[in-house]
Amino acid sequence: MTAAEQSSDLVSDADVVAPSTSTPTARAAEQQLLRGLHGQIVDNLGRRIVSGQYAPGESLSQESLLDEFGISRTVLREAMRVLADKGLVSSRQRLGTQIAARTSWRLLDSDMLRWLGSQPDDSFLDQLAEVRAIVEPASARFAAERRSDEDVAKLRSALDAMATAAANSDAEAAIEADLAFHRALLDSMHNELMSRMEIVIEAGLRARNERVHAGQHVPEFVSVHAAIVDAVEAGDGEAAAAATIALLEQATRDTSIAAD
Amino acid sequence: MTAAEQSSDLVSDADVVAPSTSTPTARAAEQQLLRGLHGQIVDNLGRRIVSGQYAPGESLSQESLLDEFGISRTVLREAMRVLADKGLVSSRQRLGTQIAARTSWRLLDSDMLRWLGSQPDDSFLDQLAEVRAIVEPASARFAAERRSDEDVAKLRSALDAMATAAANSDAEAAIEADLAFHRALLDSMHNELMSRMEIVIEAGLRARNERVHAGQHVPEFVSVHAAIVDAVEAGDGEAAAAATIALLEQATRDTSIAAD
DNA sequence: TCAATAGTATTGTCATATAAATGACTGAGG
DNA sequence: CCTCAGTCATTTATATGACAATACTATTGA
Repeated sequence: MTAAEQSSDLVSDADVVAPSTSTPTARAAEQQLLRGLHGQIVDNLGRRIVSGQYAPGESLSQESLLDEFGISRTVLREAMRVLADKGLVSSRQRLGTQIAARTSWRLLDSDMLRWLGSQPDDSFLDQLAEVRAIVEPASARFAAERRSDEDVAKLRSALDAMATAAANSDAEAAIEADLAFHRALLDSMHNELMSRMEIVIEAGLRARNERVHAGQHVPEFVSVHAAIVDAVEAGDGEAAAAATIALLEQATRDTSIAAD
Repeated sequence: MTAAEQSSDLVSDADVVAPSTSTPTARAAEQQLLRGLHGQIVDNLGRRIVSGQYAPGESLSQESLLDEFGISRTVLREAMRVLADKGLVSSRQRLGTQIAARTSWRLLDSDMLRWLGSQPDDSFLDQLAEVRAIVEPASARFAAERRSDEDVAKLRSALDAMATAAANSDAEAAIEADLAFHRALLDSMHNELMSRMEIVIEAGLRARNERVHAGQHVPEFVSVHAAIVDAVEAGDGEAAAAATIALLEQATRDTSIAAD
């Protein structure tokens, strides 16, 4: 079998390399992972494992995966290494490649969060919201004490984009602006680790967006965000935290209403 | 060159596969990563990049790395895939493999945190402490509302181990018990994502331990932890959060005293 | 029954060959 | 001298087959 035939095998089997079932908004996040053949395999197997299609402890013979995907050993091994790094599988000689127990999955990984977020189970969404409720108000409080003028400018810029998107009813742009806002808020704390918590926020926003496809354009949407910026700019940590809590509570309320 | 000669190349070059410079306590964390030849390469290159030995944007020819390590393409490629997944490098044809900008590093990864924590720079330690100060009190508050009897049992068990370690002046056991305690506390919140925040706590504990090799056995050490368990068991979220804040503040105080 | 051992299946590693991508160069044409 | 299309060279991407290492399984011998 030639290389050309193999890759056509892969492409022809829609279930194997389908770019994923997520919305177009998530494409950017996937681009990094999907770079290259191995990335497609990682994405595909990652989704399968996370969705419970394989049971923990189950053995995944590499040989059969080679047959199924029609790829070379090299590519499969690269994919397995990445999956092992995420704690999803564990390969040992003679024993085969086994699905790891869920407790060893490294959930604080943007790919893992994306895969889990697109699961039909809503309980993960609640967990994401809880983490946001812990992280974001605290972040806003620190941000109020540390924000630079540039930080404030970024927040206002995101706010403008949000207003524009709302005016145009552009759901796509609204999500991007929302994300940019929360990223800017985290960044204003000037703590690298907290900035990386964006992966949780992004997963939460996108997962919610996949579920409630409308109705989140309530009138107060922009003004509630604006209240956070005002408090941060004024250096009022208490008010910033309170405004962030109010925002998250409103978002939760909107989501549960939409779910009815 | 035969396989045997190659692996001896690797072993003979002490700088290349030295199991790392961290304390024996960190060995467990490394075991997963160091499984296999590729894992050693990942660890080695990861440390180099994180330590700033390579500048962002700098090109890392795979060919020269093959020469340096004396390994096969397969192994190097697997290592590169894992590093790329962690956001440390980005490989493109013709351009070579380039060191990625720090902003794209995925810091919420146990390996990254371990590498960064063993850097001489103390500012990262401060950031770890800030995250703990945000995450742990909130986690304790939720834990008080949700803890099962089993959760309390685990907390008390860790507490006992802590007391025993203190009595025996066993620093190694003390750290493990401390870690077990904080893991149990996070688990008591019954939120998978929060449980995974253990990687931040572990990195913080181990990094601090590498710096202050003594003196943290202050008498109140166990009792301050016990106060958290009591509050959690009693279902008093407010007290649990307060006790956790007190614990973290004391730890920070001890560390800064030791640093003088 | 048990212990040592040979067999066997599976991943781990290596070496080499070919494909693909892309920046750099070159030369013709204006 | 400048522009641009085409070609080239370099580097990673992928494929493939061979052999090594490992650990479970079954068998053999006492």
